Amino acid sequence: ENIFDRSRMAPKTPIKNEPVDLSKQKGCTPERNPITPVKLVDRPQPDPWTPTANLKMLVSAASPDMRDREKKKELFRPIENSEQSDTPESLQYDMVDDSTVDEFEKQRPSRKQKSLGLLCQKFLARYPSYPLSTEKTTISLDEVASILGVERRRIYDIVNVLESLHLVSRVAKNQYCWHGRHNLSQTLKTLQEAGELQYGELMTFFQHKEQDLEYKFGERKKETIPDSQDRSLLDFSEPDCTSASANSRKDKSLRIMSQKFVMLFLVSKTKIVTLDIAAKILIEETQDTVDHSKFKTKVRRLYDIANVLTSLGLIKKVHVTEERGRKPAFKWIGPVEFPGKTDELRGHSPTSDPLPGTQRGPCAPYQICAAGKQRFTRHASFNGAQPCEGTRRKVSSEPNSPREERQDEYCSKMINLAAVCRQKIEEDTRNPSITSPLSLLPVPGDSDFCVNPLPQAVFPVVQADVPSLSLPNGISSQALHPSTPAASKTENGKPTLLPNQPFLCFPSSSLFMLCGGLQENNLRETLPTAGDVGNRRAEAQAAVPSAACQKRGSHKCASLSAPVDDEEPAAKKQTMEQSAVPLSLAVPKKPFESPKAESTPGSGCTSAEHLEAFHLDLASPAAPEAADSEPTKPLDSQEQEKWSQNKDPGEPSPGREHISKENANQPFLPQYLYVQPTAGLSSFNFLFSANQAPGAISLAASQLPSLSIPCVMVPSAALASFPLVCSPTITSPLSPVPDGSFSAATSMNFSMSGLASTTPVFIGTTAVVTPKVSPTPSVDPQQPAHPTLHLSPVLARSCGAVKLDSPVCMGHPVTLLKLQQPSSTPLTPKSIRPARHEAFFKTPGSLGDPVAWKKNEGNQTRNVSSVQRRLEISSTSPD
DNA sequence: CGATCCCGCCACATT
DNA sequence: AATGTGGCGGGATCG
Repeated sequence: ENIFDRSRMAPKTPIKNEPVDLSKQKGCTPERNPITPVKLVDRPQPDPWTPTANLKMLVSAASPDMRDREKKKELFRPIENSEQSDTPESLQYDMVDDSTVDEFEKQRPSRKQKSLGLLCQKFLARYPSYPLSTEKTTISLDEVASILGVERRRIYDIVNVLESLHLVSRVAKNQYCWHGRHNLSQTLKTLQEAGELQYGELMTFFQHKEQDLEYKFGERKKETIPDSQDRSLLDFSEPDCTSASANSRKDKSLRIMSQKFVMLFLVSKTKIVTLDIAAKILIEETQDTVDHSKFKTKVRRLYDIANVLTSLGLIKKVHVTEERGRKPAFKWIGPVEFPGKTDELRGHSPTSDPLPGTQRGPCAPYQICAAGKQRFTRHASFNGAQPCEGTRRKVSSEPNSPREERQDEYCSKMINLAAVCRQKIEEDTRNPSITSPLSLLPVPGDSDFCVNPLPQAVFPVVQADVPSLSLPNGISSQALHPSTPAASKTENGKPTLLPNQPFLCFPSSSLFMLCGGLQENNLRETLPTAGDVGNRRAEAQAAVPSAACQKRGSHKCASLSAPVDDEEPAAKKQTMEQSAVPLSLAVPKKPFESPKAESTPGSGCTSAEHLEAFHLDLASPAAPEAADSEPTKPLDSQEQEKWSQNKDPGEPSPGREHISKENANQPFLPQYLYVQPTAGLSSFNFLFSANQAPGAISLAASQLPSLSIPCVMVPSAALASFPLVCSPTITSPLSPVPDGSFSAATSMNFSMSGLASTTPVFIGTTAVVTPKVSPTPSVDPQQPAHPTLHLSPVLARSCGAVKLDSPVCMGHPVTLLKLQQPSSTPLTPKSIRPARHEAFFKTPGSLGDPVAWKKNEGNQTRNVSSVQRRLEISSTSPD
């Protein structure tokens, strides 16, 4: 496109020409581009960066003109358009600013020329990415609008998104302060954490939600949901409690939406988020409804946001190929890891961020975030120091922090997710053709590997021995039924449970696997410094994300050193509760308010607790068996084969390029496996957090089974109502530690297998998968057991991406290719075999649970679930 | 024809 | 009430 523009535009119509350059950048290299200010450069006058003064000067000068121009613009436009290429006239106006530009500036602005993305680039070009702390640059909306020749409205669109990332902050009426990217990493980190929490928990929550749904379904969801969430999450800016609330609800949209959108990326293992999914997730209220119109509007907004993010070089557009076809999606190409805040402000140090969660301290329902933040910092404004001084103060009038709301929010979110899932499911069921995976993180088309349909058979589902686990069942019965009875039926099988196994598997058609957690959790933990230990802890925590949260909240980092211990007890307790747990699920709501669970003080956490319990239950059962169950199914050999092909080949693969890359990436990121519902499985969704396993496992094994559970399988029916969720968080922690380094993910499993719960097993699989993938190109990182890997799959991924960056990460090529050839793509494994399975197991060996393996073996006979397959594959590498 | 998303009306918030 | 903000979605343009 850009190219086009150039050819055309450049020559003729200069107006945009400046932009033109930009456009190029943008188009061509979104990743990096943005920062550098291309645009103005030419201009004689100002420099974009330094020139505050100049700029101002210019602006002031220009603005009037510009303004006129805008006004006139209408007039012009027509003209321009008509003339398009030729009209020099327009130049005049433009000229003002860009003398250089030329004459033709205006000519016809094609739509692209006027695109928000381009506009954003121009906007960004005006300011230094990393302004000196001292100078704060203030941005006058009018001025900028006039300079850029657009209506103010458009500037708002840009600024709102930038504000959500803290690149700017509103100082006053028409004034914004430019902060640049100094805090970006921090912000992202915060968002990631928040995202994990929120979404992660949500995921976990889902159970509760289900319950809630029952009640709320009808009513509440909507009510509560709305704003509060936003704030909590978003408010980043106002550290204080004040929260933006003041801001009025309105802020909800773009800003919040933007943050949420970013969170999805950060939480996503694949780093790819499809628009529709994002839209659905972001539509809080109506879960099910999802009016079309609303959805449509949401998507529109997402495009706006995506344009800005693209200009920032944080995401790029890609297409995900799913069963149905390609879907527009965006891939995160920004930083994935946020080690300390990388950049941070110049001045400030630490800072905390503003994330959303913080405020809620009290309730902190989710929020772990809060906890994390605490650590980092003070509540104060995160940026506090920002260059701009007062800038950030926001309007906040009063904060309302509705904690409760948050909970509600969660609920609402959960609901949404559930709704989304449900819808999809329904759709799928109804329209087989349609079936789309709900998965949040669908596998990117690119990565072929991503999606795989699992044969139902695959999971024989096993429930954990813990009958109690039932949660699903129970829950399902309760909550689910109402909403999704039909699906439920599948459950009929109630899923077969396997004793021991922690999981529930329902035979349903499609499976989705989502991996939520990011390592991020770890990050939070990081505080603790205890590096390793911390990690472990994290892991443990991770295992029980929510729980962890709570815990954290309660005691912060428990003992890093002996985190486990703490946890254990907790775990036990939990377990105790667990018994109830299943029920608890039903109970859920309370959790919110009442932390009854022993520990958690924070009501907010409660949910987590539940989860934990839940997990525990699952876990407790028997790991080993679980393993069997899960792995066992060697479903379709075919699939396996496919996998194998894909994977294995991955390295070898011809597609290597793209495919391999992705695979590689994925492996790293084992976070989620998304399985599309293919034919059979359409009904089910699975979420796995790749990460989880490791840490969780260990813990779990020892005592907290719950933790271990990485995956939850829910019957489609249940899903219908809710999406499955696994707390991703869990995984993450582990990863770091990991020993297993070679693959955190893998490790997870293994360890898990050994001990812990079966669940882990699953997880492991996922993890495994990734590894396997890794083989490919970039992959290496993992295998080697690089620490990085451990840290977080995600990170790893990111790393990979980074490293690979261009190639892999970018993967454009790859992506494209894949897209094109989805079918051909590797996804399908073919040749996988039991042998591998074995191997896989072996890998885990490190973990050492023979048992699990054995089981596997036994299972092998069965079909292996796709998951397993993956595992297998991955596993191969490990050894 | 579906994907994008510009444009600007208009409601709500702030001054 | 004026002006700032920004939700929202029609409908144009792109691919």
